[in-house]
Amino acid sequence: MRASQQLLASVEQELKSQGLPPLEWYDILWELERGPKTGIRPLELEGQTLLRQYQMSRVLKRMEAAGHVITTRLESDKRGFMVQITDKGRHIRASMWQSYGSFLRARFDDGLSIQQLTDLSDLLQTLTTNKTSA
Amino acid sequence: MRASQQLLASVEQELKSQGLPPLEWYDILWELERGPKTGIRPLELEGQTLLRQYQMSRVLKRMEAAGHVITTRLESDKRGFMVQITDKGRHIRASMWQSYGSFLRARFDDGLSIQQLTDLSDLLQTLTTNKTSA
DNA sequence: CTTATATAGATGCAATTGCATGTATAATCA
DNA sequence: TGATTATACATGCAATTGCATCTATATAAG
Repeated sequence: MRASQQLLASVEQELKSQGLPPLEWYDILWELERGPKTGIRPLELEGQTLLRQYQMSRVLKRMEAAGHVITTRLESDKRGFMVQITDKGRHIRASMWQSYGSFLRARFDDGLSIQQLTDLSDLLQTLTTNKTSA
Repeated sequence: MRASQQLLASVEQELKSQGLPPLEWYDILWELERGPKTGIRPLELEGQTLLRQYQMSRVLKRMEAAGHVITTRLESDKRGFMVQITDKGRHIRASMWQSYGSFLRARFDDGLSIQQLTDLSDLLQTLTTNKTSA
């Protein structure tokens, strides 16, 4: 808990100091960038990012206002819409990765060996997949 | 990051469902309980819990209002004060540990062996102590 | 076809947060 | 000693959050 708290805080601070959006935007942009070009629905993004429904609703509105994504009403289901990343969004994600990625490399590559990284990843994987209840 | 996010969310939800305070209170109560009986100053608590100065200021006010801690103005330094845990605070911490602790045991003991727990702890330790900058 | 229920997403409101700054006391310095 | 700077903690304000609920559309049931 301490470790992640520290890491998270450091990354957020780094991003903020560069005038970049918060980390949660990164995950969304990333999912959109690697997902289908037709876009992704908010509901699906929620599952991928661990955000609650109302959190996603609001962050998407902010991201759209910032021009990082565009939304398109669905004909097939008029309750929902598709979210697509814009060129600006792609650009911002790349900028974020400069900070985010180099931070991660500095912390992880310098501190841990490949084997250790694999071990760590496996251990954490075990913790999350082993979800007892909801 | 995912792992800690999931774990944190689960614990918080568990505590909330029991009508217990948020997890950050736990850390503070714990530091107070195992610290000197004369109490601890807010400044020191900040370092121990990774909370910012204004966060600590406010959470302590809430905890005092809830009767979990009491504060005593210092004669030696009239800018500050000592924070001490109350019996009620001790009781609440114990209650929180019932939820928190059994949750941790369920997740960690059931999922990982002693050796794995040690490895995980060491790996995370390496990450945090290896702090490049602030 | 009409009504009941489920689902996708939005939002009002109160509480919490971050940021910047304020207040009071302590320490340093000329 | 009087002025300057640093430290400990508090707080106004705007932004963000969680919770509960709302709206609109879709699906199921009668």
